[in-house]
Amino acid sequence: MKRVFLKDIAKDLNVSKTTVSLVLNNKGDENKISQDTQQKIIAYAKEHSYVPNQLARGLSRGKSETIGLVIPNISDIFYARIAGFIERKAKKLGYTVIFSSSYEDPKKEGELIQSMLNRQVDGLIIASTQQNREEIQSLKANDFPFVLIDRHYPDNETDYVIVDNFEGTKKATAHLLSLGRRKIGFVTLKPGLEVIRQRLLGYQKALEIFGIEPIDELIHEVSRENYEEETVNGIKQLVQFPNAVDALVFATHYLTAAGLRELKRLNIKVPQEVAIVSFDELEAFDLTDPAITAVTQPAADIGNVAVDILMDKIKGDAPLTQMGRVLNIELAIRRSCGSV
Amino acid sequence: MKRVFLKDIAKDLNVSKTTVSLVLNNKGDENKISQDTQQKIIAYAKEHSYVPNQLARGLSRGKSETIGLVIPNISDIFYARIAGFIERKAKKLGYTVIFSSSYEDPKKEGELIQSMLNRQVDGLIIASTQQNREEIQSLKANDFPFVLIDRHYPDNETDYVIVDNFEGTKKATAHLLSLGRRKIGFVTLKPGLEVIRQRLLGYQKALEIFGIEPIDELIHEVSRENYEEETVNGIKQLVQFPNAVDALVFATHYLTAAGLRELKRLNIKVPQEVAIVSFDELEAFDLTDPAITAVTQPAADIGNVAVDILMDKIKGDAPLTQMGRVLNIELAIRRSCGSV
DNA sequence: GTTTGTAACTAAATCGGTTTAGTTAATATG
DNA sequence: CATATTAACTAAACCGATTTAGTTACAAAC
Repeated sequence: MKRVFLKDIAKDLNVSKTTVSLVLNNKGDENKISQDTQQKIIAYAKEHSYVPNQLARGLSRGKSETIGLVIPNISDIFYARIAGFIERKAKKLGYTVIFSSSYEDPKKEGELIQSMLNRQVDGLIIASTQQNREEIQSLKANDFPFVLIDRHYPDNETDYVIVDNFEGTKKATAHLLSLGRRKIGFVTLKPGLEVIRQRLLGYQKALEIFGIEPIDELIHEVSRENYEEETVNGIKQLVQFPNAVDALVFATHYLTAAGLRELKRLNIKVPQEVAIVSFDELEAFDLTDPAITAVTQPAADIGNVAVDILMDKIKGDAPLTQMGRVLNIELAIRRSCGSV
Repeated sequence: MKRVFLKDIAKDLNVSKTTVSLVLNNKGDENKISQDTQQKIIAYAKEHSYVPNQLARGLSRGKSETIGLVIPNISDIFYARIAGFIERKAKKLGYTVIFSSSYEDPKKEGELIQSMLNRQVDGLIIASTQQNREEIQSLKANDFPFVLIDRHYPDNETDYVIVDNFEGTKKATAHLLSLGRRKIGFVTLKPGLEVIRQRLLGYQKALEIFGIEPIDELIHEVSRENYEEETVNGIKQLVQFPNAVDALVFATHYLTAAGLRELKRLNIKVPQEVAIVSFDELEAFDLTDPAITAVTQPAADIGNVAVDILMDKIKGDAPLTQMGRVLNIELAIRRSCGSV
């Protein structure tokens, strides 16, 4: 079962490599290769199950039919789900996906992007650390096809597909407020990501709408590296504070899990004593005790729309304007907010 | 910021492409390139941030510094976690990972493997549908480096890294039995995967050890495509059966989630009326009501060991014998089995 | 009977590297 | 002084495709 190459086919059939290449790329007709010859070549190729070497093809065509996916962490179920949708759609269009996780390290992200460019990816989908403005800017300056997902650079004009983070926490917080909660804490990540800022702003906006005076101490920020311990400490403080919270909004799923874990350990009744709401969710959040009310993100849409836009860019028939898509989020209301 | 190529460096420094290539590949000394020249080249390369085109390099070297990962589904948290570890380790060793999900379709899996070979991956890590014996056999016959993970072909001699599925359910079931449960149901997938068969055997073995007569009706098999509905129906039957179950073992995490959902809907008390144990878990299984006792899989080890073995194979210094690694699983005991 | 047109091909350059097999000039050896 | 050795490089082939710019042979047009 020896592998056959273009050369072999050409030699065996007494035609040139050019002819074989043209025929196998469906350019036989437009190049007036006789039906006879075409049949011969196609039959031979099928019989010997010829498949072109993608590296050679990529090198000579200057493209690779590959798209690069740069995300913070493939093991995060949120990105894993998006990756799944991206992969499926890309595959359908004949593209392979190579992926890399940046683990929120801007330097690493930059290297990953470079490394993907060296591999001649035809386009990139990036959930950026939001600290690589220059890298992104340079992609844009070079007219390289890319789409940002989940996180974008608000003041850079690029294509992006994000969700409405502001609305998400605003809606979640407002829901708690409308149920009568008044001391609402916010457990979030240390600033740095625009998405996180938006979630904070949404939380604050809801308070404002309800005429609640914001209290700085009710906002607890943890570092990503040590979030479990810091969330535990945060919860301990928030429930003890002179005016202890009667509700908590968590800025992302793993903070929610860590927070709920601690609330249980402290024997604090959720939602009776403290109601909670999560931005984004884990797969079993409908099974937890209590089931957790969560802002749900449309992973399928994020992935599919991103690929759509990217393909437009790659094919070159994208509109000249940059496209920003802000997808709606929804609030899945469950028991943890105390309304059901 | 124009990209520079070997050619450019050579021209600008008045040396040959060969010299540049040798120096930048750290073969300057062994090829007696003068320190002077080496410095010049390295400096120039750094200044113009030269990076080799990986396609060209791959084409000419016959390898691509890429490994292919074929898994059932990247959106499944179990595989997503493994993928994360594989990626991290591979990256550390200078390899990029391309991945594809087979969605348990053997034909698709075959195509994915072929497509990866065309992309000249240096090696493959495959969590197979276990219905591609020939494909795998042919990889082996061609001495192509690959490692099977999670699922292997028991009677093919290949390298693999799996967990002890049999022990997993045996241990889980035995735990329920030791707590006095006697009517233990098993909710699993329709046969096809060896791992699933092993889990069934483990369940049956535990019954046998405890001298319990197995009852066929207590084993409920669902199809992957329609597992939610079929699990719901299964649960309904199992709790009604002339001798209703007092415990359930679930063969995989999503069946557990679906099952627990239905048990709650039916207002069946877990673990009082029905205790449950899960093979594999979701991230919030310690937060569910009740927290779910689960057989936990060592995703990190699976990923790391697989990459280790694969690298040995790729580098060619692997032992001639095939290496099978069966990793231990552990039982995380939580409230759903009624022991705590 | 020369020119034009066209059908059916092909030689050779190219993509950007790696690598083999030398070459050249200077130095060491007998 | 002829020969061998070595340091320091390089020309050119090669990897396996794609693609540009032809070529050849024959028929049609003027």
